Amino acid sequence: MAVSSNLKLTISVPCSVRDLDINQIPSAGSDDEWTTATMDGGDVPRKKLRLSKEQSRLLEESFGQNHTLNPKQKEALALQLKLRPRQVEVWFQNRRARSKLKQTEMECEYLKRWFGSLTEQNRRLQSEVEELRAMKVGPPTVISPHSCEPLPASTLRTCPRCERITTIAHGVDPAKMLASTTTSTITAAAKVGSLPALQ
DNA sequence: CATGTCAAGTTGTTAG
DNA sequence: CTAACAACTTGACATG
Repeated sequence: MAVSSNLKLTISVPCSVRDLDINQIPSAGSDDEWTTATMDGGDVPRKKLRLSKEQSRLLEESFGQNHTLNPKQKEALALQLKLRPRQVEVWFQNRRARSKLKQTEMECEYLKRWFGSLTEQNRRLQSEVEELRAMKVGPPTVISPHSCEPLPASTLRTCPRCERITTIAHGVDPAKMLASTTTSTITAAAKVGSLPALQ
């Protein structure tokens, strides 16, 4: 139901708001029983429905079984709860929004923890690099993935960008090497448990 | 009284 | 085109 914003908005309000039990469906079960009031400082204030414990319990139970309702289910549930189908529909919409928000908050926490652990890991590796530099040892022995033999020092050099030891021989595609390294690093991190478990 | 919660209204998007 | 839905907003009410 889309109402143009430049139109005068109207809402449905019970005929006698004060006397009406707002948790009950209007007597004839029809919106015709409701009078309208303007939103722009209208005469009758909007009343807030508070669901009873039992109504909430049943709605939660239903939501647990299914996060959406087909029109028949909606009708049946509304009848059972003595609410209008629209109210049941709204409750489900809001409930889905709440659970999505909760999920997003959990994911946010997860990413924060992951970031923290990566920062810590990075810090440790940096200090390890510093330690090794301080030792001023000769070039490290690197085992070729192809021959399983130590590579001659002449085939090794330090990458100026990341300052890692790289090979310049054997026609190894650096992009492929990087991709496989990245994937395996993440996989290994997940195995070792440096990635916090979600939930 | 400030703040949080939640039912309900509005509007834009999308699938059928 | 329309119904269903998500995202956003509003306003009533509870609570500390």
